[in-house]
Amino acid sequence: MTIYARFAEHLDHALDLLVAAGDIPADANRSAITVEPPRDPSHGDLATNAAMVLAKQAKTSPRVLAEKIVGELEKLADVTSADIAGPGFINMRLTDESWIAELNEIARLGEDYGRSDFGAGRTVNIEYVSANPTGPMHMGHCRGAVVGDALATLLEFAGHNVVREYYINDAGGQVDTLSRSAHLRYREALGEDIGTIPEGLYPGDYLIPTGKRLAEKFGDSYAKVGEAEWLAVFREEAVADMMDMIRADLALLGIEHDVFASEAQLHVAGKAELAEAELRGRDLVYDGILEAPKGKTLDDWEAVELPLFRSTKFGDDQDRPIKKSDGKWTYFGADLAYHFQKLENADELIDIWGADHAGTVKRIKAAVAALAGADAKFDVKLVQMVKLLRNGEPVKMSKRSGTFVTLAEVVEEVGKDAVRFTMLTRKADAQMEFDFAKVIEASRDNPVFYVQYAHARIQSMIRKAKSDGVTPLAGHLDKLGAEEIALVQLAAQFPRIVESAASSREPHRVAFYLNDLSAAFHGFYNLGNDRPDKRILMVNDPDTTSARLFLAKNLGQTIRNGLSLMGVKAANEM
RNA sequence: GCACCCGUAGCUCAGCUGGAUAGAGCGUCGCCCUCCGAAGGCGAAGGCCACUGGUUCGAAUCCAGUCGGGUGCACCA
Repeated sequence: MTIYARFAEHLDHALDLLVAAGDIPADANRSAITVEPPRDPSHGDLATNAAMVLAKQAKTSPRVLAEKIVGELEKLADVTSADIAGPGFINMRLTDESWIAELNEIARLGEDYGRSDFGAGRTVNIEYVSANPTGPMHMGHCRGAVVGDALATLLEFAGHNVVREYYINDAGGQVDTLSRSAHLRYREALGEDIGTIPEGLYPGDYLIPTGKRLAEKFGDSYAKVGEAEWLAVFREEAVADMMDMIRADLALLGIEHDVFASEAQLHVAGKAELAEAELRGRDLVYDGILEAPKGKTLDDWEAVELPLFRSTKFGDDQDRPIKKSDGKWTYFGADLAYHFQKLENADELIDIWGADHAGTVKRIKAAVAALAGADAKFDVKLVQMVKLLRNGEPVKMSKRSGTFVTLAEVVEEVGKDAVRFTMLTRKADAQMEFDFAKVIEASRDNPVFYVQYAHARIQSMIRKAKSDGVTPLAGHLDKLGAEEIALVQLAAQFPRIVESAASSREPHRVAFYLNDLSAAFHGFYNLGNDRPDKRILMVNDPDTTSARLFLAKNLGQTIRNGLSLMGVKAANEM
């Protein structure tokens, strides 16, 4: 149990005593009470707002109540002082021994330090990437992929049962286009001169191998026949190839999904019809006429009757069609059924979407609320655009000419770990810049380097000490001074960071924390530049060296645990 | 026109779900390299948290409105 959790219990116990004494009503709501490190360390080691939260319920003033709480807390052996400050905060200072106990706890837990049962085993389905199976992954997909994957790992570490899912959009018009593009490459592979790729088909070279493969598999049996003969066959073959390619791209980032759900399969199983029938029965789907889009002039607009979902009942601006005028399902119609299907096997859903899909969030939330009830746990996390820069200059990209930057190219140039870490150095709902030069720069202002450097430096020192016959041991931890205890206190926050990052679905908090922790370690290390008595490795004092190494080793462990949540490998040397 | 995201130091960004005197890096300025790893270190200056109201013990944080920037707005995916 971490020190914060332990003190939450101590506090709870103290409050129970006050309840028994009649100072606090027994049914007082304690949910807003926190035990956390004060922002300003000079205030103490731990602070609680309990008196302020409970004052009104106890019909007294915060300071009066605080004095009673302090009276109980002061009895604890770990507490050296408890004072009332400001509007009614209670600040506590703890003995060094209690922090040393925390350091030993980190060592004991090792790789599991920070892991919790916060999620209580709830199953969370997290859908991310879900790029259209029409070509390789490009940079536009990258951030969502990393954020989704890191969030999945984070939730797992925080005690959730996580399903990583990819939704394959293999049923819409764009996969017919893919099929036609593949057919053209197939004819090319059979020796035909196809000239330039016509407008409207995918021009990329990545379909050439698919064309060759299909030529080998089918010979010329589909070369001269009508589209109806081959469209479905080629679609399935080409989608399979594209998904292999996408899986390979994702593997470069260390990303692997548990479930690949196919939109086409969803339709085969009749899920969309089921959802429609259910919603029609409750008058949430009706046949109506869509309003013309506002703020835009469309030449070919005409009013058509379509089956519409009453998303306006759930806060959307407009009811949304679930089928097109040709009778096929819209993307939304399928997506609605898909989310309903996902909820069958999960307590909670999270979708990671690009910000360009922000406009469709309301309708899908409406659909989930309609099908699964308003209390269904469903969250859409939007990931904002990434601007690619090279030495401060925007990288020109054009999808049409096929000159977009692929994910594979970026990973090859800067490496998996730098890509992943950098993508997590900004909160997801803020736009970010990705400058090739900066993410590989070896300097203080590049957190990727700075954190790795801290870990490598720790490993290096342990190696050096070992060659001198000194190893990190817990035997002389009483040699640790105030600076070292401050590092323990920072490391002690890791479990809180994990929990808050998980519950707010913000994996970037781990990255910022690691940067802070690394800065604190580097700062401690640098103390030794001017003060030889503060060096970690002190030849004439093996006991102190051993104790400081033990601290350093466990800071390294904490950094490593944090990096592993981000899917980044900790470097042992630079 | 509408919806969503953003607005915090000169620049790039954090800010622990409402707490105490708002933080970091870069840049600027001043010191410091015979020293465990100087691809640096120490310190200083720098703020109307876009603006205006509201909610309460307490607001950068929540609510409403205004202004600025970004994204999206077809039966596409």
